[in-house]
Amino acid sequence: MRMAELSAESGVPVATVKYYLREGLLPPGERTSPNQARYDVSHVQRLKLVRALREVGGLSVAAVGEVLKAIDDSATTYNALGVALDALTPQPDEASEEDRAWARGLLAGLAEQHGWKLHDGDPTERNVIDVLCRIRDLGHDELIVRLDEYAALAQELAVIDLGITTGLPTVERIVEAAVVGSVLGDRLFAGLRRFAQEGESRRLFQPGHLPGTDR
Amino acid sequence: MRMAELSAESGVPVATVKYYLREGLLPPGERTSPNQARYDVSHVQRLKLVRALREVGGLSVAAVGEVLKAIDDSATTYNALGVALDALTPQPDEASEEDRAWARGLLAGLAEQHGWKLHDGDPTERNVIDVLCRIRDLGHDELIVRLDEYAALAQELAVIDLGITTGLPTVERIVEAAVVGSVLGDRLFAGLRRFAQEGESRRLFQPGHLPGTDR
DNA sequence: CAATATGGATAGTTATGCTCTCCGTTATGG
DNA sequence: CCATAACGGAGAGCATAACTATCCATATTG
Repeated sequence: MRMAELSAESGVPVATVKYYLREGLLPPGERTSPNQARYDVSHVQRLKLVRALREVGGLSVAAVGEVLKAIDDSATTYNALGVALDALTPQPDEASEEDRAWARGLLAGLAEQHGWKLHDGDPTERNVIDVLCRIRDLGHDELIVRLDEYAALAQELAVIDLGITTGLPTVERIVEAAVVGSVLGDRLFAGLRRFAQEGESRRLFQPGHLPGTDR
Repeated sequence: MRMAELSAESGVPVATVKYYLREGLLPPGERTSPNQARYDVSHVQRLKLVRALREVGGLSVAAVGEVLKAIDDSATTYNALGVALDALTPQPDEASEEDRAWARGLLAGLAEQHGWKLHDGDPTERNVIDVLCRIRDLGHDELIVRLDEYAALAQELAVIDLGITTGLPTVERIVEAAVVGSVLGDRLFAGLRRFAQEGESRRLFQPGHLPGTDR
């Protein structure tokens, strides 16, 4: 398979494929002569993954690069899954130390309850702490009151998530499934949540379904 | 309160506040003379919301504008909640009609099971369909097998979400809570999910907790 | 062997989200 | 009352990200 076919197969413009090659998001094809190369299905697959992470997951090209590196290293370095997940987590700027301490306390309670483990400086932890501070700063404490209910559901979800990965053949495949499950899975779940919210909203506020006024 | 204080209070640079004013993200202050204005706490609040939607929610300035418009209109137009949620949903480009039909079928099944209602062309629906197509195209059908389990949890989450909004005083406040709950709530929940995944992962793969190798 | 495609490098383009500079007006402290 | 600082508003400028387009010296192919 050469450039034109790779492009057609993946739906990515030739110029963009070249750009991704330059950025190291796509491994170079196998050279057949000093300045010609051949690509295969793994390149098509990789391109689709790149586009999915970018367009659905909203990751930057740089972040996609880190995630892919983690996936590729996973063949040798066990549990690159954590590295991959780290690259997914944005790093917003910090709230006041006081607020952060409050949020950290909340989180510690949840962690103990569910058997999670906190690591200081862990991007996931920083991220959750920051979101909690933001919500409080916005004056929407009513969300935080329900935090433990959210945590319980997150725990249930995670059990499903992990159930999915067991049963996959290779470590590489497990890590990729974890990444896809995290990035696209978050989007998917958020979408389902929105549907369910609409349904619940109708159930609560419009028992006599007035046509045309729903949603 | 004048510009400098508004900026200090909200943590947003003066130049940026002016920019948001120009873009209509922030209503103009009350004029005290032809070219002077006064701001109040509602402006501080609004600025914090804008920054939260942008930095945590990852919304573009334009999307934030639409969401805010919907919140403001909610005082008069009932159920602008749907409009607000629509503005949150990105619109990626389409998969093949064939794939979309398959995804739509899946979704219809879930909807019937949970009493959700589908509207053709609804952005939420389009979005979920697109994500399903992407996952399938990536060859990660193992995620889709668990779709109904995800849906069931999404339904439980939505019940909690809606429970939160009932009990709030004004319609405007309900809509804002719904927006914050959706945008920041998605992030929060995704973070909790990640924690839980790490915990489960440790539980499954490292029953004898080898120190230093976790995550 | 002529037309077309390829790989690789470099430069250009577009969109977004600010940030900077002016400038005439307005507050304000001495 | 006046010097000085701050303000509001408009426009230009800037940085980054993610492509996209152009060249051109080889390769491939009908």
